[in-house]
Amino acid sequence: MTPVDIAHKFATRLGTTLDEQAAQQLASIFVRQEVSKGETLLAEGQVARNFLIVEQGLTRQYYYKNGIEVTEHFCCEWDVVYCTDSMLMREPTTLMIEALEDGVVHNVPFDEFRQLCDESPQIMKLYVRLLEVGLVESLRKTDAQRFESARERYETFVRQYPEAARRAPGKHIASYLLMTPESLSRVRAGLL
Amino acid sequence: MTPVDIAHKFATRLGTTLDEQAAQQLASIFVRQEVSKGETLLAEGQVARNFLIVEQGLTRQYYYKNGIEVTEHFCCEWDVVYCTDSMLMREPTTLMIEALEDGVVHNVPFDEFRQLCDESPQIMKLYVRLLEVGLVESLRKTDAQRFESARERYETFVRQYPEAARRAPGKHIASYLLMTPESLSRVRAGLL
DNA sequence: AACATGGCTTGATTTATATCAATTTCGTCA
DNA sequence: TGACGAAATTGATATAAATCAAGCCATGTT
Repeated sequence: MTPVDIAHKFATRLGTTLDEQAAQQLASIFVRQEVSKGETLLAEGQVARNFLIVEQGLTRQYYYKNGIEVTEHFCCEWDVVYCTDSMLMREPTTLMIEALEDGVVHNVPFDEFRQLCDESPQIMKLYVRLLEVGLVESLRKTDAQRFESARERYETFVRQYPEAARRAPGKHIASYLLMTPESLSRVRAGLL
Repeated sequence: MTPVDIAHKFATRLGTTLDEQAAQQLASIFVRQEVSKGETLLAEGQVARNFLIVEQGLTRQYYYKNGIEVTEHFCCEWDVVYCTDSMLMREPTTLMIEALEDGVVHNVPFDEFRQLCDESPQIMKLYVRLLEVGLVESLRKTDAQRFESARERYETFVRQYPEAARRAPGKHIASYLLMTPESLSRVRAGLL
């Protein structure tokens, strides 16, 4: 798959389109990266200078809360991975990115991307759409986690992210769903 | 306070600025509205066509989950109230807006606002900033509510929204903090 | 001024999920 | 292939907060 194809795919997923020129502009800043299982793509304390488009594989974002590892998000094929806090606020991140499978990602350097936004209204539209979708998703997720039991949270998760549910290790799913691995196990066994 | 002053205040709060022309453009679409305590500013099922800037007073946004009323957010002076889901997706809202005090708000019609974004790079920047801030805040809020006890959630709330903590009725604060009014009462009494 | 209504407090009990502890299963690499 | 360490399961117990229930206090109304 060529970088230009990836640019189009990226736009399409967000419900917008790019003409050839814009797609090429965008594609020109992609940095392809092969990643292997267990690899850290963004380490604690680094400032996030890119967001990522996943072509192949599965990633998770996680942080530490009182010394406990908490998974915040999974991304698989054609999802966009970004550390909002660090990237937008240019602060050292507390949210790490780790590859859970071998795969291929494309780094999009944020400063160059923002520059392209100023040059191309289509790319600006893409960025606004990325933020809008991120905001809506984030609010929906918060909402989902407010009033659901452990079992319901798991069921919602399986419905919404079937790939991650199949491919990610249970302990990460458990921490994503805010329950212990023991509870996840019982939910899966139908005991809860 | 003139509409133009309000436009400047709005920009300043978001960490950007507007020149006189942009401020006037923006101010020209504001619709001033006096609201009274208990008044519904956005009812269930309506499509949100504006966002609001609060000049005076206190509002809350809430929705129903399994028949129970849940407060999602409080806004007071110079906060911006918007129903992301409904406004961005143009869907009937499930998130209602209610005034908790008599006050004054300024409606910003979203379609006209988006039009101004296309005409004025400064206003577009303002919009991007609004989304960015909204996204960061939303993620921080989710995070805060993940690992804190009832007591900690209350303490965080008081620190972060002292005005709302003072001015809003306890039952709404309780539902905002995802606890029963009984628990809030015990937290305040230092029993939890 | 009496009364009603909704909101807050206080106490007793229940419940979902965490925690602790002991196995069992699985995945990875020698 | 076998063996080790990590992950998942299963059971017993503990705990934070919900629920249920009753009473109290303020506020506003006739």
